[in-house]
Amino acid sequence: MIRVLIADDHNVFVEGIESLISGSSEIEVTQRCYNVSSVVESLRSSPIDVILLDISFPHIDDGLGLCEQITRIHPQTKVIALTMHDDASLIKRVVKKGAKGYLLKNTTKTELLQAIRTVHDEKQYFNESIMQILLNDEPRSRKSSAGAGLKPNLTPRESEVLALIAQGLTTQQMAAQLFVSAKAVEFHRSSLLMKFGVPNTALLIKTAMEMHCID
Amino acid sequence: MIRVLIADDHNVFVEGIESLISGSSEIEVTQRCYNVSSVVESLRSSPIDVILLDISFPHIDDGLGLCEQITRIHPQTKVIALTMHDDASLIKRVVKKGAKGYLLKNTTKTELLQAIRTVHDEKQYFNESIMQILLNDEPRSRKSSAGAGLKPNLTPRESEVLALIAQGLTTQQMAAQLFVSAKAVEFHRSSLLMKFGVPNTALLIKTAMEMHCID
DNA sequence: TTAAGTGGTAGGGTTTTCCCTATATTTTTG
DNA sequence: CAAAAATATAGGGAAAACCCTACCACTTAA
Repeated sequence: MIRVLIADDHNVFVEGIESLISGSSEIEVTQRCYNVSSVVESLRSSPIDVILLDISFPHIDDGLGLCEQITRIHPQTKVIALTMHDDASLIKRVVKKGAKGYLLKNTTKTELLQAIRTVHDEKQYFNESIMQILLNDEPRSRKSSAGAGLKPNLTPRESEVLALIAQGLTTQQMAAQLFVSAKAVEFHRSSLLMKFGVPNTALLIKTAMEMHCID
Repeated sequence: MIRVLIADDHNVFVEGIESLISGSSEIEVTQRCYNVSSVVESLRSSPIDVILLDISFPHIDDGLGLCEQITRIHPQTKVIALTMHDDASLIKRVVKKGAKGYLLKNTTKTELLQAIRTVHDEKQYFNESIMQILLNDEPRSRKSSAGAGLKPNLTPRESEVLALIAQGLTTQQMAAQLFVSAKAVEFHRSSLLMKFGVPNTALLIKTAMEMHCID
């Protein structure tokens, strides 16, 4: 029997996971923790094979710290990160802290059980969507924001101007570099702001970076 | 029966792979190619399910180009990259070109057969060592030349202003939100520009994102 | 206790961004 | 061919960003 601890401050989520697991004959939930300190206590009192750890518990850094602590003090206890964050850098950070698996909260029952079995078998578990995130190294879905997150089609000129803005150049400098007038550059910047749907250059840069149009 | 094509300019390696596969009852090597052009011809003449493609064939770019060509013209044919290069960026590039799997040349027979079955089943195949390479791949390599640095120490106010700038707020809006004057906000922005060593807000956002001070 | 250091708040003034409107050439598309 | 889009230019004006300087509150140290 694989003994599982669920650590999440969202009560309803803990219950949901537990009911999913309850159907399994080889896995049982023996502990539930709703705050960081109780996890440490639980591990002292009774042995646990696998921990399903909400990485934002309640904040990212708490979850990471807890993960590191667990894997250092109880190396035989395997940690699976369970979170809604689909960010490649976070996955890497979590694994560096000792997690053996990483699941998104929209995972399936099958995957969840498979992940528990896999890490209990001393192996790492990452499903295909996590794989994709690592390969693309960019955030995937912006939580069902309909259409509003797609990178706009940029003209060649707009792409050039965007790249130059990202290098910190002023309008004058860009104009000199592209051999066009400053007003032309301003027009292209305006087009970029409109296409990206942002009010100023600062957000333009941030949005473009998130969409990997620059960098 | 899964029909496999082996593309590699190292003769002895092709033979070795073929003899490994020959023991399988469900996989057979139907084609062998020792140069790029013969791969394209072979695909035209007879259908192939899986290609084991040496990515340095004979050079990296040839392999990548061929991979892209194959997956575009013959989307039903799955490409597994087979190489000795254990570089994360190469793995990502190969996958972007359409490869469904990536194997190092020191892989085992079991893994090789498993990989062929997996990609033939419309899934991607990456073993644990490839996984490790991707996970250890450091986020965002900075190519910044001079003393680019570590994230500066920010005062609480500066951190607040930085976060608000990253949200696209104007000076007025930030002032209202922080209950201070616009001039105060402007000063903090100036401090941020100085501490990050950048000339304007656009580069401030870019730099801060790269240093993970925001986002 | 005076002096130096740090963080927060501003004023004045210059440059840049941003928006609106217009015009014209070239390329793309229907 | 005609319509649409991309590119380039431009004036005027409001807003924002940016730079330099100065003052105040608080802490630390000579």
